[in-house]
Amino acid sequence: MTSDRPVRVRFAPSPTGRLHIGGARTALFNWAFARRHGGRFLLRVEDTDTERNTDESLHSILNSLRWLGLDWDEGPEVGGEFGPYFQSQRKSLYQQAIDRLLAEGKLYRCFATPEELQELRERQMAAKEDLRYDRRFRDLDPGEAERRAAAGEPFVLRFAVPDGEEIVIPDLIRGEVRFRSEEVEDWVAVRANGMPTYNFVCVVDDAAMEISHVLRGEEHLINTPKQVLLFRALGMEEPLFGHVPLILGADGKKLSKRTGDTALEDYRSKGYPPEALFNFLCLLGFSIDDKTDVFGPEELVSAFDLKRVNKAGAVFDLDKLHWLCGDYIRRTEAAELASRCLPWLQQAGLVEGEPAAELQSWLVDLAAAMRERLQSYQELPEKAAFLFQDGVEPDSKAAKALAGEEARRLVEGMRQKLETLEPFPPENFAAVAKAFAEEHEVGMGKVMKPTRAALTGSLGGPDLGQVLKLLGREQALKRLRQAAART
RNA sequence: GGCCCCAUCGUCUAGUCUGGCCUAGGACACCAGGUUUUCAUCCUGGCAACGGGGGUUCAAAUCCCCCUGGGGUCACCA
Repeated sequence: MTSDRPVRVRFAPSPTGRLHIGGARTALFNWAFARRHGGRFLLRVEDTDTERNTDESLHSILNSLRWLGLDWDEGPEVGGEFGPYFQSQRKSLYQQAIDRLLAEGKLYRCFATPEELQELRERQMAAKEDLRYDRRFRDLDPGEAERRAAAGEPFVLRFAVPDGEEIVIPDLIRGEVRFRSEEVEDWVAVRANGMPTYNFVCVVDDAAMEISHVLRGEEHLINTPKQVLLFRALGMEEPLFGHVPLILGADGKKLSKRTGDTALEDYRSKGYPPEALFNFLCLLGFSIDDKTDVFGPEELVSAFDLKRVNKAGAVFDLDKLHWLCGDYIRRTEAAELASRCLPWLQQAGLVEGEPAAELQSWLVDLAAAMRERLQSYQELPEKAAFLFQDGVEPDSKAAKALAGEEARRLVEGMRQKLETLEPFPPENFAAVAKAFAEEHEVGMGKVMKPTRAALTGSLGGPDLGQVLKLLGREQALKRLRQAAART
């Protein structure tokens, strides 16, 4: 079931919105397949819907793909021998195919108005019949059709689906899928405005671009018989197909805005690491083996196999994504993490402009201290805000820890102790704290809890030695003094 | 509703093609312990699945049939 043609696969987005999670995964699988087999991965822009295309969408989609780490061998911005890669620029190619098929009677004019078709659908619905075009213009005399067209009557071109054929699609993921041609309606191949539709251009281009494998979402399975019939009408070799399962929302239905963020960009702007998204998308419908779930592009490429792509839909599990994000962040070098988090710190107004060297190295320390507590870059400003302020207001738990004579006395004692120490903070704060506790004949908890509350305003956060370092001598002592003075 | 696809822990999955090694493995989440100055991390343990019914076979999660359930699609969108 493998083709002997060179591997050429494509991802064909339509620039009518941002890149959907499902599309991203489809692109990813195509990319992996091409890289695995030493083939070419191309991008083709399906911009036949002139009403809804926007330039902004196109750039958003390309940026999302790049952010994920996918590169393409042919397509927008890189060119290639099979271009142009925008369908809006390939009209003459389509026109040749249209003319030929029309002359051969494989395409015919249909003069039914949208209203008439709507009426047909309603009638079929009422009669509980199948909703399908009734071929009312299929047998119209060609000369008559020609005359009406010449007279300016609007028409679409429909594909004359042959009767009595069984279309067998040897799907690389699902096995053989069969359709009877009677089930396939005479679909619209060319709109009244002359622009051919998706099913038409897709086939003409896949043929012209010598696409060897079409890997796409399962929602396209139903289009496949139409396309196969067109390949045959054109006398072109069909590619092999592989329909990947859908990505589902928490409700078990096709992922939609109802159940969460559907655009890859949403995750980017929320500060999810791209490596984690890449990894997570792979896990939705693909597995390397029975125990590997953290892996990157190289491992994917060397292991990718359509036989290991699942047939059933996969629910997009945010919990697991978050865990993966945290895992990637924990394994990120502090300097790298600091620079990745910078845009979010700037956005939150905690850092103005490009940080100078001193601030930069402070940010690296910050990243190192917070690394184990983050699941996204976006969380840093919120979780580290207490380090950026002058003074700190204790939350309710911290206030409780600071209440009472003893707590205040210990905080003040700690302040005095730290004030005398050089350098600041001490090399080993833990040892200092321990000695302090023994000195005052109390447990570590009695010391650390109020000290932490005073310094951070909460009962959580990084190691106190790190907090001291990040706060600096003056600010740390100030917070201890204020807490001790609080009544 | 017609057509098409699918079916292992709550979720992602391994195992299914090439029946036996499966008293069904891993991961997330969850629960319980441990380490730690707190939180987090980390470590240990636990909970938890072959949708149902028929076959075939010495043997079925694995093969066949039916049922049930879920999903996709029925545009001059892609």
